[in-house]
Amino acid sequence: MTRQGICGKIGEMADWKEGMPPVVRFAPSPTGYLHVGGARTALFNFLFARHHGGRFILRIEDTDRKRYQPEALAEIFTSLKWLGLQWDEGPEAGGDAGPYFQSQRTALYRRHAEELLAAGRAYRCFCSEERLANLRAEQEKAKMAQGSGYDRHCRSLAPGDSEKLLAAGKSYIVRLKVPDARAVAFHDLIRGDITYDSAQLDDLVLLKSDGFPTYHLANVVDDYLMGISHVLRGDEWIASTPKHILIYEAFGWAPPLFAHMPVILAADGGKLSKRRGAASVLDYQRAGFLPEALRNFLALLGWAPGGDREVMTLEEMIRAFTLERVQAKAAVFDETKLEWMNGVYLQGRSVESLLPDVRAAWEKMELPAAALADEAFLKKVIAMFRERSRKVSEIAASSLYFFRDPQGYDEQAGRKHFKAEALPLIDALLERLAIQEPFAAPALEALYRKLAEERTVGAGKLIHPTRLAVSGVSFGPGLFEMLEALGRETVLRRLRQARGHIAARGQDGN
RNA sequence: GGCGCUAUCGUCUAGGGGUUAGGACGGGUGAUUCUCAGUCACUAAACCGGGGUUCGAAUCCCCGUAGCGCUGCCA
Repeated sequence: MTRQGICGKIGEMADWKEGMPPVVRFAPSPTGYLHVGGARTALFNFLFARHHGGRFILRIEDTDRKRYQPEALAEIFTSLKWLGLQWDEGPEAGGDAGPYFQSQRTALYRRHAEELLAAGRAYRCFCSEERLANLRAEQEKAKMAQGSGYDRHCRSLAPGDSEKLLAAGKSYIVRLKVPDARAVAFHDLIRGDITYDSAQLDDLVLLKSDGFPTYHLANVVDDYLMGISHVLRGDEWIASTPKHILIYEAFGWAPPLFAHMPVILAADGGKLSKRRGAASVLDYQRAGFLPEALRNFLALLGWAPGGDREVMTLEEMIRAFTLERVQAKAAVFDETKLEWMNGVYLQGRSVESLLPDVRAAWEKMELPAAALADEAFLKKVIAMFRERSRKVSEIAASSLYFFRDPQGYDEQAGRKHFKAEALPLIDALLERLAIQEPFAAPALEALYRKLAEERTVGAGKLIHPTRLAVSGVSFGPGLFEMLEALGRETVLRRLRQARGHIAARGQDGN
């Protein structure tokens, strides 16, 4: 099946030679938020470029005017920067190969389409959308074994007829003349050689009737003009690659090297989406994840450095990254493991670095106005909760009782620790805590231990009710550091309140 | 339907003609502690199926099956 005419020698297609600094690009379409799959593709491009000392270009593929969303652009930039994936060339960064928005390069694509037209490698197609829709419907009905797609109706149009229609101002598109049954092969750096029969490919559209190029044309022209050496993209593009090879061939250009990244799946094995597993990078930020954790986790989806290393710095990832170690298999996004990894990074973060994010989370929680005024206090609280949290948002959510009295008591814990027998103990605590000096963790612990001994009860009989009284829940930081941070006044107030709660419950016969 | 890609514990993966098939998350058990988290120790858990090649296959080849992708004037 491989005969003459095959495009280049497999594996030796590109001008790029081993050792040259590669040029790669991430080319998102601004049609919505940046999802984690796209972010992972960007990450791999970034790691690859950095590992080999090459350049990482960001290019915006905004050729679909119907689906264009202006807000998407800012979201893409913000997401990439948040993850620490700064591009060397592209919007905001500049560069010699710009502009980096395809919508600003339309003249370029048109010129190249004209070139193909003049060379007889492409033709104008005047078929209406209705005709094409009918054609598709018929093919669907007939369940054609093969050869589905455009029927090449306009390919055989006499030059004179074509000129006439053009002169008459009839709207048209430009299609590539795909050669008849011929092997079109390329080498995928991750999957090996892949061969398609050109008979499977229809005469794809290069230029749309609105004058904008299709992805296929724009992507090939730009990759060539921007000197892209390696195209690292999602594996949904595998089936389009032979089309791109044919376009390169029509131009007489050497195609770049290709590597198709495996997709990221939701936990149920389906496609990742808003509904199934957030999907948007910024949603993960909002959910309390750290960028370095998400980045590290994403890197391990489809790539493994070998050995047992998992938690790695960006620099370590750059050093270890190679395409040979990228997996061809789709990977499921396991949010539980992400949480674990986030927890690991959270422990490594300084309280100072966490403060802005946690404060922002607290600010959304309707606390008393003055509650967040004391920065030193905020840091103390963060320090107490950091080690028992996995997400930034968890720190904020579980520490609310440091800013306002508990709004009730955990029911199950109440049954266990707020028994009538606790009353005399609380009374004793109230008495001693009122005069305890200093009101500091070690001294407080001594006080509790001593009282427990005097009353011949386990320290837990004192500790658990106190914890529930001051926090409303049965878990949290060490009790004594908590009491110290809360301060005498607050502790006494909450203990009294809990005492009243227990007494009242007792009267109800509970 | 056609074409293509993929297939190791539940999940992410290492390995790759001869291994007790390794690690991580999650699960289970125990220890520690005022709770939770953590930490430590232990533990259950996998080579999709069938043929072939071979002294030997999870590993190489073929077929099947399943999942996914493409089959647009979307990207």
